[in-house]
Amino acid sequence: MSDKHMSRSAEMYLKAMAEMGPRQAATVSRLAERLSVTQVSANEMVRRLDEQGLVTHKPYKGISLTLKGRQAAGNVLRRQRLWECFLYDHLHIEWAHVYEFACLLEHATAPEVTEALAEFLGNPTTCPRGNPIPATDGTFSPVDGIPLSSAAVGVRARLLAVTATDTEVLKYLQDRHLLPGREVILRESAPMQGPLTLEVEGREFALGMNMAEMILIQPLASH
Amino acid sequence: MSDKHMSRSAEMYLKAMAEMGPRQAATVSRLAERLSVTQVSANEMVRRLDEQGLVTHKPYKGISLTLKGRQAAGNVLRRQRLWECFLYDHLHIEWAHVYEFACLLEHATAPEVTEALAEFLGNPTTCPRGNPIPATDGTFSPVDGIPLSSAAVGVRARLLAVTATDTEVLKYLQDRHLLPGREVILRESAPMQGPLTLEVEGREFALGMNMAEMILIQPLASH
DNA sequence: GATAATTTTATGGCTTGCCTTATTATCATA
DNA sequence: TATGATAATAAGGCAAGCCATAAAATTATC
Ligand SMILES: [Mn+2]
Ligand SMILES: [Mn+2]
Ligand SMILES: [Mn+2]
Ligand SMILES: [Mn+2]
Repeated sequence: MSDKHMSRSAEMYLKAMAEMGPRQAATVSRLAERLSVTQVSANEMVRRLDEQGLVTHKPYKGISLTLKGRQAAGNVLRRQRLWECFLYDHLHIEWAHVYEFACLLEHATAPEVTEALAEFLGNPTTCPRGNPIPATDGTFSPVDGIPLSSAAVGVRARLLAVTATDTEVLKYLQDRHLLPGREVILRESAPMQGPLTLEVEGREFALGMNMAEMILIQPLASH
Repeated sequence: MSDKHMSRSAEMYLKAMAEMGPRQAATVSRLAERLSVTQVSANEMVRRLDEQGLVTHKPYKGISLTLKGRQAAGNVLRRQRLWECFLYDHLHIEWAHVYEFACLLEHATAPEVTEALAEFLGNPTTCPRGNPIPATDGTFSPVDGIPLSSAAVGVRARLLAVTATDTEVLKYLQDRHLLPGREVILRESAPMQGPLTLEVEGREFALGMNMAEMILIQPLASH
């Protein structure tokens, strides 16, 4: 029944669904976009995953992970984020590149290696992008923060996590010191979904709404 | 022309050829045997590698790596053996299992990660099985030892390297403490390619000729 | 030199995961 | 409720890597 071993592709589809989170509903088109394949290809894979009992696809309604699929996705995320920690903390790989390199390793990691790696790292709970590292059973709770895109002008906040995965985007954020732990002030919000004006470490700059959606913050009590 | 990225399969074929070393000539059947595929499948891949200029196949004569192929194989071996070091020295994975886990990671390792890993490990020159770690350019020289199978009865020797890769075989050797650095005495050699009788750390046991071929030793001067 | 064993190649077929093009179904909205 | 946009599926194809079966080519052996 369940094939024990899952293909790289299948793992990436499941991980993509988990990464999108419960915030936005997964659809075939969104998956296609995220995985850089055509909608037809994404549709085929979703059908296969549905047949394997990993996702449930209700046409025109959305796709959701089954319990089995959620666990499988959690396991991929665990491997992914543990490798991110290793690459960043021990190999000193540039922050913006860590995701893409870990994204290769995540599919080539035996369970024994995963657990030994977690042990080696001291069982970290978050990756360098601030996202939670699922437990051994694949379970995890989402980051307790709000998207920067939905914050009110004038708010001062702690950056909790970056959900972006694209290296170019990460590089952009890295260059502007928009990293977990930093303090961010939202100075201005242009109308019509226009860019935000942020202040980070004394520097001001504009950030588009699409990127702001991929940054989770914790507003700080204004003293 | 050259596809920049090489498939896992192609990498495994090239690595297998490099691992067999110059000692025994590579043939389609030997590759098939080693990679657990049919001779037809091995033949097809050899043809593809030949077309790509990575190997030269002279039917009935043998297969050899081109310069390009030797470098590619050396790069795979470098990644493989660096991961072996990491898994063994830092994650404390059981010696016999290190190869198989590293064999997964070797195909999912970006060049930047490889070099950062080498740095992290202190640029080791041998893997836990005693085999040399190729340089960044993929070059390396074979272990300077003789197969235990060709040693004379009575010889006392230092075990230099184990070229075996099969987990079951490695487990067998591990259980008998036939590990790099250990001292081995060849007590007896049965006729007709029969088993050797060895002494390692005071214990005596028999070892088949096939396994003895995969153990490289350095005879010690008898005092 | 004939015969047996080994090695190689020819054929046809399978699965996965992509693709393009075209069609159908549903949703949103006027 | 018609209409245009969006989402989904149908149909046909391709490349990589496997497979089994069968035929040839070469080498080894008597
Ligand atoms: Mn960490
Ligand atoms: Mn990945
Ligand atoms: Mn080492
Ligand atoms: Mn491998």
